[in-house]
Amino acid sequence: MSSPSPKDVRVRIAPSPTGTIHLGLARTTLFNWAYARHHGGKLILRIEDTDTDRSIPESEEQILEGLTWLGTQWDEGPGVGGPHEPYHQAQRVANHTLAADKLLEAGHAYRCFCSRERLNDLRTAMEAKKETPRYDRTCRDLERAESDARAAAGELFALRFRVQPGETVVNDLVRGKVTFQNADVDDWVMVRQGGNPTYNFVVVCDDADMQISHVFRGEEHLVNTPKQILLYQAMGLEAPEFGHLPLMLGKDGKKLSKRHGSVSLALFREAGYAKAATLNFLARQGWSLDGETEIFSMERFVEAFDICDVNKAGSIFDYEKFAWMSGEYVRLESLAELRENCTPFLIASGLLSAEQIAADPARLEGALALGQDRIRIYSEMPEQIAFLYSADDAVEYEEKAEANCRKHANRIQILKDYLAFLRPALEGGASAQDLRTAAKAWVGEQGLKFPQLFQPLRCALTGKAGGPDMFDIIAWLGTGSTIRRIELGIERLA
RNA sequence: GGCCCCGUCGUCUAGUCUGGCCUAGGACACCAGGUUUUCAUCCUGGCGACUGGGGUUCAAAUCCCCACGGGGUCACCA
Repeated sequence: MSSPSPKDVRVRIAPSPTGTIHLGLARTTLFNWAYARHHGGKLILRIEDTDTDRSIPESEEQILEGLTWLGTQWDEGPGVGGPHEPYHQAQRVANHTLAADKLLEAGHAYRCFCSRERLNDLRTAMEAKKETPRYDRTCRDLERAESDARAAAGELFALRFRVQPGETVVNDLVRGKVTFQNADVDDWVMVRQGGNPTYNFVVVCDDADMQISHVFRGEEHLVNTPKQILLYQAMGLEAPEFGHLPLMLGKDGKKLSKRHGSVSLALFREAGYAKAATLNFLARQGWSLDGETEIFSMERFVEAFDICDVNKAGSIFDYEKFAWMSGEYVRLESLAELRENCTPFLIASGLLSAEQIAADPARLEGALALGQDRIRIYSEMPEQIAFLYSADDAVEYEEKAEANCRKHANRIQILKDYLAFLRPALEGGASAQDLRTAAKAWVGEQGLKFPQLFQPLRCALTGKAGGPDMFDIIAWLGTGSTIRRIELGIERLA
């Protein structure tokens, strides 16, 4: 179990509104959320919109909607408010400016009058010499009076952090002690020319203001951490605890990104992965319950989750296993749940209209029951049950199904004979089980093998080579459709 | 290239902190059987890993060192 923190647990997620929810953000959110819930703490959502050029207006809306769908409800942030408003970074610039002034005053920051052009040249030159590009600290030792005068004269400047010699240790809850030499830390820009603060600066200001106790984020941020710790120290504040989550990787072992295909949470929703499976699978990225149990609820996850148990190594995202897990959850659903989850896909596919579904939900559930074991994601349901809803005279015969029938020379006679045998039973209201038993007995009496009857029968009724139990299908289709389809089969398979 | 992180089956992982119970367990995928009228589900079995090398120790996947491999990051992006 985690050592209980002396202060209240307050974790946060800080997405920038530059797109939709990436799988990485979803996992980071889930872990933060679980940690907060486990410790009775709070999850704060803060929108990192300092880069006005890259921010996309609809993006925030999509992020909020996506997180709401996931069910990782935040306790403070956009939509719910909280004691540390505003929760948009861009609206907190007054605080940032104040903090920047203090840092400048105290000598922890200095004005840099270097032009973008000079900086670019510098970087190119250093790269050419195969050195790590970094600021050469030209303005670091400018006299304060000169600096003030040039600023007063209207000269443009950025504000840089003055990194002092020494070393900085990150006590990472996932990775243990990580030590950085301050000599390797650049005098990074805190405030851009023009007054816009940068990420590394505002993230510290805001985390401090919002009394964030633990920062759990992707490993790509590990190298930023010394900068941030140094800043906390300069501001005379205690830094939060850090925990850097292992990266989620693509097939090639590199950080999951757009070029790997589906990395947007929305895409998986649209494809119809079960939500509970999505949560469950995300929880298994870099964490496991006990090494045995794959399927577990969020309640169990929250109960068992501890940041110390998170893996250090990155994990390749296994789409195949994700689909398997979705199937596991699909099979666990009640028919009412399945109907609700499949409805959008049935409508989108054009198989059924909302009106048709509303008119007879029980009938639909009967159809869904036939498909439940055969799909992994909801979007597969329409094609799975389409044959049930097709017009009797428009059942599409798959090539393989028809070929199976044509192997049996006497298929037509068998179908005719069986129809004659079936008709009275059907009209007498026999159950699926009765029909099944009777059919098997009939096949024996006729001296036939099962495929001789069942392959032509399946083709006539469904047009497919495989599928649900024949007699469940007959029961669902009803007497009229069943007879009609067999009659048509007798013609079409001749 | 500098700095930092990581390294158990093809993949996700248990085991590593607290060395022995590990001839390394589970899951996905794959293969083979079983069940079924068929497909799927389900059940059984199989395949399959401690990156390498040195130490320390009675004993190392577990501790130490080195090598190798992979990744992250080096912006007035976040």
